[in-house]
Parts: sequence; C-alpha cells; structure tokens
Amino acid sequence: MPRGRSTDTIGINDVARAAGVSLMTVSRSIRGVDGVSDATRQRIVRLAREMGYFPNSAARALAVTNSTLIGISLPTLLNDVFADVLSGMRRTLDRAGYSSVMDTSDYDPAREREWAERTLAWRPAALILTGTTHDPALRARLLRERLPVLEIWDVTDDPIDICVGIDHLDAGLTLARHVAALGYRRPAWVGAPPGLDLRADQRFRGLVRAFRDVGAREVRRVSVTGGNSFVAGAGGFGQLDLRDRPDVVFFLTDNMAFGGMMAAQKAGLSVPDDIGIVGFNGLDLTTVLPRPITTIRTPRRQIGVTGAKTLLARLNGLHPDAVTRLPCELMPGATVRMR
Amino acid sequence: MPRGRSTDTIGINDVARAAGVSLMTVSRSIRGVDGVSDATRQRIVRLAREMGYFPNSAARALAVTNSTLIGISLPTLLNDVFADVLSGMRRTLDRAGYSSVMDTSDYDPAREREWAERTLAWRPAALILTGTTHDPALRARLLRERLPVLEIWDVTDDPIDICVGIDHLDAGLTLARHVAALGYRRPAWVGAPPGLDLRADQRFRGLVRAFRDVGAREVRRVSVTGGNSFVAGAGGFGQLDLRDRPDVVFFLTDNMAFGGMMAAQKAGLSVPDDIGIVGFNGLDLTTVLPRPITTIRTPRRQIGVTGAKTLLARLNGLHPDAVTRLPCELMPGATVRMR
DNA sequence: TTGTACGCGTTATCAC
DNA sequence: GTGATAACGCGTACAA
Repeated sequence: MPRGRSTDTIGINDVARAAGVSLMTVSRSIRGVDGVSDATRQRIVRLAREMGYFPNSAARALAVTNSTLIGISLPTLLNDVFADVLSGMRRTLDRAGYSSVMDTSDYDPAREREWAERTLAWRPAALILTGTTHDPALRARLLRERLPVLEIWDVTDDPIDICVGIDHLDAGLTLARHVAALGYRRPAWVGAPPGLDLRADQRFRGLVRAFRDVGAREVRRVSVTGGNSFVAGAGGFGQLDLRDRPDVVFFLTDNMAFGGMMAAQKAGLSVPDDIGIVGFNGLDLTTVLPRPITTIRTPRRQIGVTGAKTLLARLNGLHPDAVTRLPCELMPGATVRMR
Repeated sequence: MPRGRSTDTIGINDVARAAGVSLMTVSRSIRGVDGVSDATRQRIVRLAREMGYFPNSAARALAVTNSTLIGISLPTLLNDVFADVLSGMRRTLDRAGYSSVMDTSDYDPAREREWAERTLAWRPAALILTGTTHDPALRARLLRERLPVLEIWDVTDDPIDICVGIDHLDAGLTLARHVAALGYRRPAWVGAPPGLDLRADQRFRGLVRAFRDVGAREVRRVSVTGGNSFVAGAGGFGQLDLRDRPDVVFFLTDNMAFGGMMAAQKAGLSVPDDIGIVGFNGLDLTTVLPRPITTIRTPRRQIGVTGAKTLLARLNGLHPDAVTRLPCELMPGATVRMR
C-alpha cells in the first residue's frame, strides 16, 4: 500500500489548511485550552465538526507520553461479584475520561501476565489487577516501571502500589465463628481447589481456625472447578461424603450455596434441620428466597468505586492510602440454626 | 516538564545504539520479519529483553494507521447473558492478538455513543455493539468510515456491517406458542419498560402474536427497571394484579422468573398448579432447581464465538455472511403444565 | 493571539 | 542483509 499524502481519515492538518490557520491553533481550539480568540475557536470547532475531524488518541498519547487507557484484569465475570466491582469502577473511571482495556484471566496468573504485557504496550495510565498475588515477573516489572497499579478484592500490607479490598481471612473467620457459636461442629467446605482462588483459600483458613478454636472436627474440603456456580454448588454437594455426617456446609459463593441447598433437598435432607448451608458474598439472590442463606456481605460495588477513586487520586499526583480495607457485614439468614 | 532526550522508558533507538546497528534492524528483528540474518536477530532479541525493551503499540498504530484494539459495548454484565457472550468473544479475539476496550451502556444509546466516540479516537480495528439499534449519528459515522462493525445478540437484514444473533421475535413466538398450546389463555409479562430493551420488546411482540392467534386474552404487561434480576423478578410479580387471575407469567430472564416464582409461592400460589412461570435464556440456574423453569435456551456463548470469528474473517479481508441467525432451543421445563 | 520547529516511537520505502 | 529518511497525527516550547 503506497504511502500517499493522506488517507481518507482527515487529520488536524487538514482542518488547519481548510481554516487557513496553523495546526496549533486548531489543536488549541479543539482541546479548549487558552491561547485562541473565541471567534477563531468557534469557527474552527464548527469547521472541524463539519469536516468530520476526530482526534487521534494514539498520536496524542505518543506526543504527551501518557494515555487515558486503564487496564483492568478480572478473574471472571461469570458471577455477580466481579460484575459488581467492575460496574462501580467503570462508571467512576468513565466520568474521569478513561477508557478500559479489559480481560478476564480465569484465575490463571499466566493469562494475567500475557494480558498485562499486551496491555502495557499501549502505555496505559494505570493497571487494575485482582488479588495481590501475581506472576513474579509481572510484579517485578510493574514495581520497576512505577506504574500506578490498583489491586482490588484482596488487601495486603505490601501492595505493588495501592490496594482496596477486604480481609478474606477475617471474613472467613467472622462467618465461621458465627456458625460455630450456634453449635455446629462437623463442618464441610465446597469451593475451588487449593491454590486456584487464593482469596478463597484465605477464607478457608479463617474457617479452619474458627472451628479449631471450638474444638470441632476438622473441616472436610471438597473442590469443584469451573462451570456455572449453581451447577458447581450442586455438584460439590454431591461429592460430600454424607456418611461422614457433616452438620454444616460452607460454599464458595451464595450461588453455589443455593445450588448445594437444592442438591441437599433433592437428597432428602432438610435445611437447616438436617444440615446447615452457608454462602459467601451476600448476593441479592438470597433476599428473594423463602429462607435467606446465611452469608456475609462483601462490599463489591464499593470496592469498585473506592478503588477507582483512590486510583484517580493517585493519577492526579496525590498520595492516597496505600491500603484500604473495607468491612463486610454478617447476614445471619435462616439456613443454619441453634443445634 | 522538560523535554529531555529520553525518559526512563527505553525505546527501539536505545536498543539499536547498544547493539551498534540501525533502528530498522532492531525493528525487523523484534517483529520477526525477513531482512535480518539469524545471527544478528538472535543477538538483538536477547539484548532487547535484557535491556527491558517493550514495543509501544501507540507508536506502531500511528505508523501503520491501524491498531489491534477492538471496542466492545455491552448493555450490562449484571446477568449471565452478556458475560457468556463476552467470554466467548474475548477468548477468540485474544488468541488473534486483539485487546478489548470495553464498556457497558446500561441500555442507554447516548452512553453507547459517548463510549464509541471515545473509543474511536483510538482508531480501533473494529467495534462490537449490542443490538441493531443505535444512536443515528453513531450509525451514520460508522457507515461513513467503513469501519468493521459487528452487531451481536440481535439480527437485522440491514446491519451496519455484519451481525450475529438470534431472532428475538421468533424466540418469543416459539416460547409463547408452546405455552399457548398447553391451554394457557391469561398471559402476563414481566420485563423492561417498552423502548428500553429493544430485543425484549421484540420477544414481547412474538408473545402477543402467539396468544392472539389462539384467541387468548390480551397480554398484561408489567415493567420493572434496573437492580438485581432476582429482586426485579420478585418485585415484578408483586406488581401483577392477581384479581385479574393471570394463569401464566412470562419473565424477561430466567433469573427474574426465579425471583417471580419465589414471590408467587410466598403469595400462597403453587407453581404450576395455580400459575405458570416462564423464563428466557435457559441459564444453568434452572437445571439445579427441583422444578426446571420453562424457558428457551439462547446460544449466548456461541454468539460470542461465532461473532468473533466472523469479525476476524472480516478483518482478514474475507467476506463473511453479513447476517448470521443462530437457533434457540425450547426447554419445556416443569413450571407450566396442561390446563 | 498565533505560528514554527521539533520530538513522541514506530514502520514503509528505497537505496546501498 | 542493512541503513537512511520520511511519514503517522499530535503536543510542547518558544519565538513572533
């Protein structure tokens, strides 16, 4: 393809020529910065619109060596959790003029790294990652480049840059203590396999501690992977050894807990008389159930909003708190009871 | 900020200097194109890695006047539908080397247009929009620029460029005919207000026709907006005039249908004996229920994958079908029965 | 208030 | 096989 003078897209130069002014006058007019008389500005803005001129962000980014792109990596959007986080974030970033380059990693650090590398090639203004554990090479690079980085959902005392999330160990602990205090002593857990969802592993740890503290039986753990969470919950319940007589089952999420509860009832067990069911996240689903699921509400949308705001502050040269730990709210529900 | 020779990020020039070759040799080496001896290529690639050189996509996009960015606009991610579509799409585009600039419009054409304008400034390789109805100015611009555009979820004989989706009117018709054939004659519908979700409006139209064809009573319509779909479904059911004695209620989605079913049971109605419940989409949720919801399965993931593949073909200069209409599958369920 | 010169980091082209 | 040069579209710095 020959390198002809100009393609079909018209640039700032064309507008300048047509208006009989210099390129810079057009640039200033369009951007709305000082240095142009109101008269010429109006004339030029109108002309630009008529000619169908649209600024080229890539060229601008190159010229000012910074962009209005923000990379966002989420593990999945197939449950309400990260969709909530994302919608809170996007709204806030959008209003500040940022576009989002997004992907989901499926909890795979390698995919996260590959996405990050591709995204970093666009010299984004910042990166938003989920969790606080990442591919070591990626982490090192981000540290070295001093790129503004927001880590969400989890918190750590040693973030790459800033983080906004909840204390998952504490959340697991709080939820499990509530249940343990009701007298349950034969707990089971249905969730992701160890090492996949690191936040879930933290919560599991809290659960183990809470039940150990009351001298309960060791927590049985069942792992399920992928697929729809309702189905996974039902399938996970099916994998439990019922002869083992668990008296309460904790699930990775409310959706899974619901699926598990359905499976329990299908197996002839009544909830909570025969077995207790506990979820996680406090999704709205549970509010429409005749028997609300015992769970703990995570501030998902707030994580998104607060995270975005904190990041924006950071981008504006301020020095926001590096670590923001948001509270969760226990929701007792009716799928467990005094034993 | 002074315009010093070079900032901290190192560019292709630095590598060239360090390697004692010209910039073009580095460029060719990195890109893996012909014109460099294997020896120097290897030397340079290694050196570049050591020096921490990373290509700048903005500069490349500027030079070649085309990018590897694809814009994706979805109405929402707060239900499984578009999350499914997206995951199918992303995976396919990702493998082809494209990054996604994403946003959700909340069914607002103005927001879609604003997002599109901002995204177009990055000179994306293509745009993916949901539905076939958009802001007229946006549509005109896309037509004029001849940008590859994929419209998903809905189909039309007159797409901007190419479209992959389902026939919503037909889906509504099929589902409603199935229900009407069972003897139901007092239908109601709980969904979005007219004019908001245009695809839903099409389905409603199919429903109206199916029931008119059997001489049933006019379909009662209840509108709910925003919020969680489970809650909206329950709330929508609550708005029905029960003295009006509807015998079957269609919902916008399966999630809403579930919420509605819960509300029905809370109101003392048994499903399907007192009232029938019908959903839409065939989400996995319904498979774990003791009584699967009568619904119609939409090929969400396939829309994403097929759409992405079609778009890629288009980007590769091929001429794929402009319109791809994917089939839906009726799922009879057990929330309606012979009357 | 307006214009000129240069650089941002990369690739296409053509000459060597 | 390798290099010099001119774009790509725009913004900064400084002169007029």
